[in-house]
Amino acid sequence: MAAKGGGAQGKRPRRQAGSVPSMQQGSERALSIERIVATAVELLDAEGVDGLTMRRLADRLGAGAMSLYWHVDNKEEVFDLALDSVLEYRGPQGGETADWRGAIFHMLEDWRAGMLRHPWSASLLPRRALGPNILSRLELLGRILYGAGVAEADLNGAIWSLWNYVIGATITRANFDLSDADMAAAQQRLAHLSEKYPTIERARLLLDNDWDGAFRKGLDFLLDGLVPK
Amino acid sequence: MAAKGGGAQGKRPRRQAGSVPSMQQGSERALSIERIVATAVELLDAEGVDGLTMRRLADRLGAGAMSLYWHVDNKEEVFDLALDSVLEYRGPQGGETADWRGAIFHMLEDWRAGMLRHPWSASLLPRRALGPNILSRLELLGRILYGAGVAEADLNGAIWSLWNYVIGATITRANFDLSDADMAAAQQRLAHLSEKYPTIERARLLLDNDWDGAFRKGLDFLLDGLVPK
DNA sequence: ACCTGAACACCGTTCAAGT
DNA sequence: ACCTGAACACCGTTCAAGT
Repeated sequence: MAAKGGGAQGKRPRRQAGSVPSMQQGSERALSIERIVATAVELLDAEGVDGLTMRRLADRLGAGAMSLYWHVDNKEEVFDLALDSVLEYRGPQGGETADWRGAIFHMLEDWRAGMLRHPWSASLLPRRALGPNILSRLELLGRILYGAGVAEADLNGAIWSLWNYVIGATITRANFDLSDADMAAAQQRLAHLSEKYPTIERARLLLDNDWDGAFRKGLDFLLDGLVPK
Repeated sequence: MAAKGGGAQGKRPRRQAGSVPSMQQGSERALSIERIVATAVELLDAEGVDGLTMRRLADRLGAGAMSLYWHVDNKEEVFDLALDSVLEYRGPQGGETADWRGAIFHMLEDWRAGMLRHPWSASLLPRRALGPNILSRLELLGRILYGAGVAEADLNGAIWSLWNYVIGATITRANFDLSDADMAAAQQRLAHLSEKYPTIERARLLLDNDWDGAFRKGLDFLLDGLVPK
C-alpha cells in the first residue's frame, strides 16, 4: 500500500552470492531469488499486474506453491524486486559532462522506454519501495543538475519535478498503449457528446497523439525553467 | 486493467432519476447507485484501494453481498463511478477569461487537492475510464489554452503535458503522504549508503519537501513553454 | 537448508431462487 | 423490480511436516 524504503535487506538468511549449486548442471531447476524475479517479470509482461499470483508464479517455476516463501517474505517483495530489476541504468554515469541537457535526456528517455517495455511497471513505481536502481537514477539526476548549476536549495524541487513529469507521462502512455481500441471507442463516443466537449472532440484528444514528441517538448520546457542559464 | 471510455452507459435498466421511492422516509435503506458510490468512497477513504471489497461494501450498506450486482456490472464499475464522483469541478467554467493563467492554476490546484483528499484516487485515475467529470476538466483546459493562444496543432500536446504533470505530482505526493514514517526510515537507511548516493543523501531528498511550492513552480515553467507570449 | 500439502480466511461472480 | 444464499473457482499466507 504505502511507499516503502530502500533496498532488499533480508531478515532471513538468503542464498549466498558465491555459493555453488549442489547439482552441477541443474541450476535451471533450483529456486533462487534471481530465477523468481526473472520469472515474475515474464509473468507480469505476459499477464499484467493482476496476472501475477504466488500460485501461478510457483507453477511457472515448476515448484510447489509455498516454496516461494522460503526465498521471499510475501507478494509485495516480489513486486518490489521485479520493479527494481527492470529499472537498471547502464548508461554514462558521469555527473561532470559538459552536455548536462543531453545526459538528462538520455537517462530519462531510457527510463521511460524501460517502463514502456514493461507496461505494468510505471503504475507500480510510485506506490512501491525505492529500490537501489531507482535511487541510482535519482542520485545521477541530482548530480547532473547540481553540476549544471542548480542551487542546493532548489535541488530537491528540481529532482521531484522531473520525477513527477516522467512518472505521469509514462503511466498515461502505458495505459493508452494497453487499450488503443478502448480509446478509439471513447473518442467515438465523444463525438456524440460534441455539445458538451466540443474542444477536445475537435482536437481528437483521445487519438493519434505524438507521445514521444510531446514528452521531449515538455521536458525541454521544464528544464528551461529548472536550470538557470 | 485497461483505460476505458466515456461515461456510465448502462446495459441494464437502472433506477429512473425522478422516480419516488416506495418507502416514504426510507430512502436511507433502499439501495441506489448514489448510495453505493458514496459508500464506496467512504470505504476507500477509510481502508484504501485494497480495502474495497464487494462484500464489505454491501455490508456497510446493510445489504446482502450480491445485491450490488443488480445496480452495477462489476467491481470495476464501482471504481469508475467512485473515481469520477470525486473529480467534479465546481469552478469558473469560462474559457474567455483574460486571466487564463489564473484559471488554469485554479482548476489544476483544485484537481490536485481533490485527489489528495482521497489518496486512492490519483493512482487509479490513469488506469480507469475517463468519466464525465474528467472529460469536463480536459475540455475546460483545452478551452482555456486555446483562448490563451495555443495553436490548434499544439493543443493535444499541451493538454497531455499538463495532465502528465498533475497526475505524476499527485500520485507521488499521495503516496508520500501515506507513508511519512516509511520515507523517514528510508532516508535514514540512505545515510548508511552515503558513498553510493551522496548527492541525494546530502540534499535529504526523501524528507521535508515543499510539495505545494514545487508543484506551482513546475507548473509555471511548463506554462511558460506551452503558451506563446 | 530447502521444499511441500493441508488448511484458513478470504476474494469476485454466476445462478437459480425468492418477494 | 429488486434482493438473496449457496456454490464455484480462485486468492495470500500460516503451520507443521517432510528431506
